[in-house]
Amino acid sequence: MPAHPQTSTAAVVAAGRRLLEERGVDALTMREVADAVGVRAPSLYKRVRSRSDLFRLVLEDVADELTSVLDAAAMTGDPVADLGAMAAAYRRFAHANPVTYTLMMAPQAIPGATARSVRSSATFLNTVARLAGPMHALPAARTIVAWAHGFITMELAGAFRLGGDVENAWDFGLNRILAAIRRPAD
Amino acid sequence: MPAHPQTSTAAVVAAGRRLLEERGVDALTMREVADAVGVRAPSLYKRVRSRSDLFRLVLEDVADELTSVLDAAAMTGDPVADLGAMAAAYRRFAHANPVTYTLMMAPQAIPGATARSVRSSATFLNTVARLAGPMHALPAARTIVAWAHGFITMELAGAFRLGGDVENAWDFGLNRILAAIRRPAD
DNA sequence: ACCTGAACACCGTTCAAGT
DNA sequence: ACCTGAACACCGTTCAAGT
Repeated sequence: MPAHPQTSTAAVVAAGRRLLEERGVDALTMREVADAVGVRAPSLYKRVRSRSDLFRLVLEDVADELTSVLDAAAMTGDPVADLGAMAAAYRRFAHANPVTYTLMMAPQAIPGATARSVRSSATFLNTVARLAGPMHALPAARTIVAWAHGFITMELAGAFRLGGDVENAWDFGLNRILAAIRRPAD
Repeated sequence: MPAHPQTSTAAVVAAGRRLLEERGVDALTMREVADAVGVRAPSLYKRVRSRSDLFRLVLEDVADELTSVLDAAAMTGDPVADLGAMAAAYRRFAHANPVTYTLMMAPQAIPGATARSVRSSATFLNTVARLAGPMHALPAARTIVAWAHGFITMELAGAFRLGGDVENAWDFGLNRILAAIRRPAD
């Protein structure tokens, strides 16, 4: 007489993600997640291999959503405008998901959950190629992503302690970097 | 009849830092640290308030060392050369301390241990001011640090998966950003 | 097939008792 | 003053037993 499933992997991952974002890493316990989806902790092992595996699934979910947010942000066809829009969308996403965004990008934060990938948006790479030329597309893309990720991480960490206008620093950095990356003779 | 101290806060912090860097976050348990300094776990609470407090002390220690590494790297007096040397020293330090560097910069990684500060090197700010002019010194410094930190984090996370030459991407980013930040009329 | 309570080996932390 | 063993409330995970 088979017992019917009371939950699903998707529900477990969603509950884990919400718990993580709203109450922090320590609140993501197997017993709390089980509570949220209406089963007992041991039943979760029918859906995920371990707590680390659950972390990995949650962060993969976040990475997938970020990728589609980026792809949807490029609309005008002008590389500078599109890269600005993608950077803004990237930052908005991180601000809306500060805990999971940070964990997604910090490799050693959760041991065993390191296999997640920050998917490169093909749209992003193509847009950079149009600005920087195909020869420099890869290092140029890495420069933009490194800057945006670094800026956002430090912002979320409260590392900008010397006052000044953080919005202004974002615009300054974005404009200077896009200008610096542009192919010399166009 | 007072019992003599068997250890010190400095020894506890040093043991914690080594454990963290060599065996990861999960290995930093109170019992392991106690073992390393030759006492029992409850005695550690004479030196640190809690495990979170120990994390905070370890990461402050890392931040202090990073600051002095940066200060020591500027030698020539030429702003471009000095900023290049500081960036290289920053990256070397992160490569030598990958786990603790990442944790130091990732706010939510260890709940309760967020009070640590990434000290700004005064030397660094002054050098940037000489390159970018005093008006843009702060946003320019934030641009450089954001890029360097972002680049290194992604590198340590193994996020550069599309092949290509990572050293070349570092040089490309550094040169372009320093050029972009330079005061227009000099 | 999935769910469950009981159990195990851990963990951070507290505290009374020792010197 | 500091150190210790014992204890407490947790945790992830396993597993035999239930349906």
